Amino acid sequence: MTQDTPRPRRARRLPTTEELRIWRDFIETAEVLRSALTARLQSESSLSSGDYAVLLALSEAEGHRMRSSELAAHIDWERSRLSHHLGRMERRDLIRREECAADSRGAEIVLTATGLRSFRQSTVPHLTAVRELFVDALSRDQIVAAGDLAATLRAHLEESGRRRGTPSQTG
Amino acid sequence: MTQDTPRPRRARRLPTTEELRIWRDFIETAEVLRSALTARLQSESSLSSGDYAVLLALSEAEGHRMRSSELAAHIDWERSRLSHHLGRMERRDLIRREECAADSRGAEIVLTATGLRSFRQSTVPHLTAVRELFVDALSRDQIVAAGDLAATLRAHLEESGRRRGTPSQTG
DNA sequence: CACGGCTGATTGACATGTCAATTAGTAGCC
DNA sequence: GGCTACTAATTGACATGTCAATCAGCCGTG
Repeated sequence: MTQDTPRPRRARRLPTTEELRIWRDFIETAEVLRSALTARLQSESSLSSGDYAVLLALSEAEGHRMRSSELAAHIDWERSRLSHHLGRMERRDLIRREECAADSRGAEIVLTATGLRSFRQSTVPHLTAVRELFVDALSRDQIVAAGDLAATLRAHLEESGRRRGTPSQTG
Repeated sequence: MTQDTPRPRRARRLPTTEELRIWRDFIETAEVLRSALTARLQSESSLSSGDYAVLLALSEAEGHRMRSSELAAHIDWERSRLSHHLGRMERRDLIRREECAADSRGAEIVLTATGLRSFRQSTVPHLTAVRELFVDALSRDQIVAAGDLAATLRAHLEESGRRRGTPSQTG
């Protein structure tokens, strides 16, 4: 480990053909998975995966309500994305916005009865879809490997993110 | 390897908490990766990954041109998606549409000089980003595991897609 | 208390995706 | 030729995302 091979001057290597193929397979497969899941959620409950994430968070929150910014942090969305999405969900009566007593700039997002019902109805189909599309496809070892990959990639991203541009943002 | 235990007849189990966590990590990590790559492509070359996929296919095609439907099949996009995207790319002078001699319903998509130049300029940054975000993060074994996962998931998806989506025989 | 800066949330403009409907041309068949 | 069915591609309506700008209310400081 101590033999310090001089790092190739500058120009570090580009991915090999195989690495590139694996990258593409990997990223495209994830997208196909996501869209398959989305399609099933949609057809079985008229909820998108965005809706699902929001409803899940709210259903677990105290009083089925949450400050908008907390919610954004919890599900790791940009605030404007959340704001747009909440607008659409409010139109469908899945959530409601209320003024926040503590800070009148703020908004509290409240799960409606309709929203709760939709969420409950979608839970089992959603989990079933995850099992069928992901869990059932893989061996135990592969599932562990998937978790390992995700963690490694995430750690690397955060690491290099810190080195490159955005030192603060972690959420 | 696969000892086939008889599968429990009905009500198959839902994912465990851990499986669910891994699923979320996996799918979210893929999304974060994709958006990080997109951001880098964008800032370094003003191309989106969609643009890149289209330009790559065209740059490898005979005469830098391709029938629209061939292109869609090649990069595995829905045709309407491609059509919309080509519209945006045409406005930016990256590609051009020409009438097709053989079949006048058809369109031939032609890479413009601007498009080729943009593509060439983005290649190295793009590959570098793939290396930095993906290849550098992982060990050799992990890369192999990623390829394996992708292939397994894809195969499973196609398999179950055949069972669900495509009515083979007995609708 | 007034001011300037920060924070919470929304908005507008636009890119990207999906689905269903439409337009236009090809081809088989009588 | 004329009818019908099929195919190529585009279009429109809308959902979803990002970025930058904006609006409004909080708060520390003089």
